[in-house]
Amino acid sequence: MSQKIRVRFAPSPTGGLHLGGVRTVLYNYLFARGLGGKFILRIEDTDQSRFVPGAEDYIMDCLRWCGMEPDESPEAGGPFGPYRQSERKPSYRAFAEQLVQSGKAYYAFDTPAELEEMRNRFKTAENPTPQYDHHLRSKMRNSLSMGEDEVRRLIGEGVPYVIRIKMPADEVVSFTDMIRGEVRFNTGIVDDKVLLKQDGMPTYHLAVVVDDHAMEISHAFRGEEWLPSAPVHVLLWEYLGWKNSMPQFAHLPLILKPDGNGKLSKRDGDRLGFPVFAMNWSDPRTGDFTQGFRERGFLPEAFVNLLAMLGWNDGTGTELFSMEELISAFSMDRVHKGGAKFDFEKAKWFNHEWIKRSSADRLLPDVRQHLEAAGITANDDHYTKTVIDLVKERCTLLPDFAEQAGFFFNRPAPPDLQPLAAKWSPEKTTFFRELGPALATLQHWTAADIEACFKDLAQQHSLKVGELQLPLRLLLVGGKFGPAVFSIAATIGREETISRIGAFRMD
RNA sequence: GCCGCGUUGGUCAAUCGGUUAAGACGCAUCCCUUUCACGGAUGAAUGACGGGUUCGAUUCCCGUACGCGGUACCA
Repeated sequence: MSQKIRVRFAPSPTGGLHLGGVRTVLYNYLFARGLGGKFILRIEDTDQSRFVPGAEDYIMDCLRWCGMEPDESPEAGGPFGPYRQSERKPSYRAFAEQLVQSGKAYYAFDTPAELEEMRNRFKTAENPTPQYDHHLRSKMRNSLSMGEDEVRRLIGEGVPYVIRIKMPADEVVSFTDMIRGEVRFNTGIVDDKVLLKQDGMPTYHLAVVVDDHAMEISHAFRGEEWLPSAPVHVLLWEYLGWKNSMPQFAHLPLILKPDGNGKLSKRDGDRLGFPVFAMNWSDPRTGDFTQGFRERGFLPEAFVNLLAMLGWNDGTGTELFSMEELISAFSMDRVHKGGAKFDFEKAKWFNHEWIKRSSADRLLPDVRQHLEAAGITANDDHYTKTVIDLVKERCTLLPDFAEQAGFFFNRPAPPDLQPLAAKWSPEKTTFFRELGPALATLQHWTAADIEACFKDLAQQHSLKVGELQLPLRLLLVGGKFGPAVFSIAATIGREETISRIGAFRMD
């Protein structure tokens, strides 16, 4: 057995990377990093009809954003290339032929139309979807049911064919899943999967095995939807003579939609108003646009954190983990068996926590970008960082900064003080007329001094400080929100403060 | 239909046979704060069902129900 830990994430470049995919990457990454292994990105582009331009770059960008750079990939290269299956095409055919020679696979000439005809012909109430299996293969056109000469003739004539695995009629295949323990299947109920397609490309089943072997993958993690075809893969490892280097498998639980049942899809996100992709994605063929967590205002730290907790925990109750902490705490045996419903409220909580615990330095570039997107210019980094520290605890998503901090950069529209009119008095009007001049004489422009000055003046007019704070806030902020008023005044500066107070008007 | 996997509050979940069945999100009430938050406190809310095994089952076994996944020349 190989001592080296080598894991891989093997997406097909057919579109955006969704939550489940990123979580699969993450578990691969954490496992590899925790054990000093290698994390490999391999592109499974064997279905030419589903190829989407840009998808591969998009996947790389997502990994980069999340902080999970592969050690080997199409982009970075590595000693086990190529890392795109389409570039390994010739070798698949050789292995498929080898299987035919050893009697573990066979040629099948059935056309798609014939397959459909077969499914219709054998369909019954008890068997609604007949499989191309040991029961039916003798009734089909393949090298098992036809004479050797005829097979040779058809191939000679260039009649298209596929190569199918010959599943044993009645054997038990079992393996130990790292999450589920021993899993067993009877080979008689699984169909003769196509290994090599008519176009010479392998199907996933052949390709994973050949590639995992070629790349010396030690552990294969993938979604639970692959479990039913695992016996085919196990058999392939055996038939190809590689049984003792077969990776350990772990089939990850699915991420389910928040309401109802079923796998989470991007449709659910659209329907319920939350992203399911890591980053924005627009399909170049259909023009379909899907929002990403990044653009919605999530920090990658939070995104990674929340994904990690969807199906795994360290057993202590801790929920906030940095990537480094995850790497040392993660273990495959604490991954859940059951699927988890995605909860966007909890996802937002993670982001809120990460915003609160991140420094203004860390937040600055992201915040500035979101401020600019809202038309707010923030040139002064020092000033912006002060503002960030003042408002970050009330921001759940990055765009909230625009709402929470806008008044630090742009003077708010003159506030409507009418709601205060009922409890107003001429003394209060006088107070606000005198406040500006009083502040102008302050020696030090600090929150504490501003507050002291404010209170002195209030006392001189025998007014309650509390009743004056809200109007001041309205003047400075333009609304009933934001950090402590005197801190705001201290931050926006003397001139600006006095100027905003000058807008006071109570008719 | 068949095969596989799963099932602890609304959601994420701890428990490796013995607990008043943790904790978190969300929700409700209260405190703090004459803003909004943060923070603190309290509360409501959970082992699908039926059989076993055991002195004792949420935990182990079997069955049922339910859910999901698969059943493609897609991954």
